Amino acid sequence: MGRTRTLHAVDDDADAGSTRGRRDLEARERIMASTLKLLQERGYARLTIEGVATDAAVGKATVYRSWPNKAALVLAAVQDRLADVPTAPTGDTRAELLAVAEQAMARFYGSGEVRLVLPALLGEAAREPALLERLRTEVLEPRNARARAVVERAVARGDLPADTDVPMVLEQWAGYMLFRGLWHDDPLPEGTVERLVDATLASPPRRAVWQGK
Amino acid sequence: MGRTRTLHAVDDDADAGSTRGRRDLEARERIMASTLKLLQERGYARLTIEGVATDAAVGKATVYRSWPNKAALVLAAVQDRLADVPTAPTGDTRAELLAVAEQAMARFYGSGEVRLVLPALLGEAAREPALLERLRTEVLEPRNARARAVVERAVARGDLPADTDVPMVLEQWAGYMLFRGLWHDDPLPEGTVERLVDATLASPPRRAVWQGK
DNA sequence: AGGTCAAGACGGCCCGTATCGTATTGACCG
DNA sequence: CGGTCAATACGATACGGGCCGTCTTGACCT
Repeated sequence: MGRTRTLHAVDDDADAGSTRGRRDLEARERIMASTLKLLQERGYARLTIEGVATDAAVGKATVYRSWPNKAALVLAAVQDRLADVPTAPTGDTRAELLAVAEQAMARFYGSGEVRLVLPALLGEAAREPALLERLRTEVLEPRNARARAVVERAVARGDLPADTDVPMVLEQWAGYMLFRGLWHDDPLPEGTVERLVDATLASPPRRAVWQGK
Repeated sequence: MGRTRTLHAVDDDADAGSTRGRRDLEARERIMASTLKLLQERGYARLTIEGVATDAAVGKATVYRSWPNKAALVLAAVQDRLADVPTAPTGDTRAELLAVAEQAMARFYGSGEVRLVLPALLGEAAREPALLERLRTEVLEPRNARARAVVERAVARGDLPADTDVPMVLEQWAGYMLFRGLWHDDPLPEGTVERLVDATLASPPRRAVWQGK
């Protein structure tokens, strides 16, 4: 608040002369930051585009120019914060699986409280095919593909049965973390990741035999 | 639409004389029905109390008299539809576990599309302690307790290890079903319940040894 | 008469669009 | 090279409309 930036009053611009042609990028940064900030303060339901615009010292039209609605805006803001580091093949299957699961947990429970935002987005997406498609192809699927590669490596090594249902393994892990995060408000108990991975290693869900789908 | 019920215009009331003094009960029924109907048509985000009142041919004040906000209204409506049949002890552990998981799946994927509403409610509840409390104590916990009893029976019989983490088993099942239902829009593949149960029977998650919490 | 209800008026917040004046920019021109 | 100019993106703000949650009204019921 109090961000009384009269017009473009270039008061704090030590870099005004250096970074040229950037106007829109600066605005984008401020919008993303305000979105994440208000998302944390008020949650998805109470987040308002008008509020974001005001907080970012930006006209509403500037927000609507880049994102058609709240869901798209939040999607973009969240995506910026979801690091995804590929897991290198070290030869140690359990360590690799732990790294994958650990990273997923960090995404859900790390800064930004993604665990609270993602369900809201997914729920809304159920009635908005375009949003669902973007969520899948831009956010979930790339990360899922990298995780899948790790599990498939474990299968290839023989550390998991050949008929392991790889997508189901990941959906079980993610589903547990996400649901647990909604159901209880405390963080996951220590050792959770290990127990998920070890249970999978001991007996992963198998593909149904009579149906490849 | 077209529900032009002018005032109390008791036009189609063959039973007008019989059901007297039951005005409020009738209204409650109509409100619940309209809520579920509009929930299915428009989804949680686009559901409107004003819309429910109109559809139920009821004044807005009548809705607000019983439920303080949209979340509470939807909670009540959904709760009405979540049957919960206790699973009788038959001695056949696998059959009992299948029954529990099957019932959970029916709740999420059966009529009413609870799988799309529940995440929205849980997400909203994260910022509204009172709602979260009601959700837990009135909706989730009773059903969870009955399911827990079945799994604990299996442990007592020795069909599952003594250090089985019973709550985690159920959260894994529920988490998978719920998350899977958001992520994909097709129904769960056939045999899913069997695979979940069998994976658990083969190697359930164990309690952490160094921490009872 | 007193109580209950549907209808709907009310001020307020937010939506998504449109308009306005300004500042920056890159192309064109003298 | 330096100056001009049409485009463009911006912040601000007005606008009609929808829904919120509260409050008033008047018909109906007992």
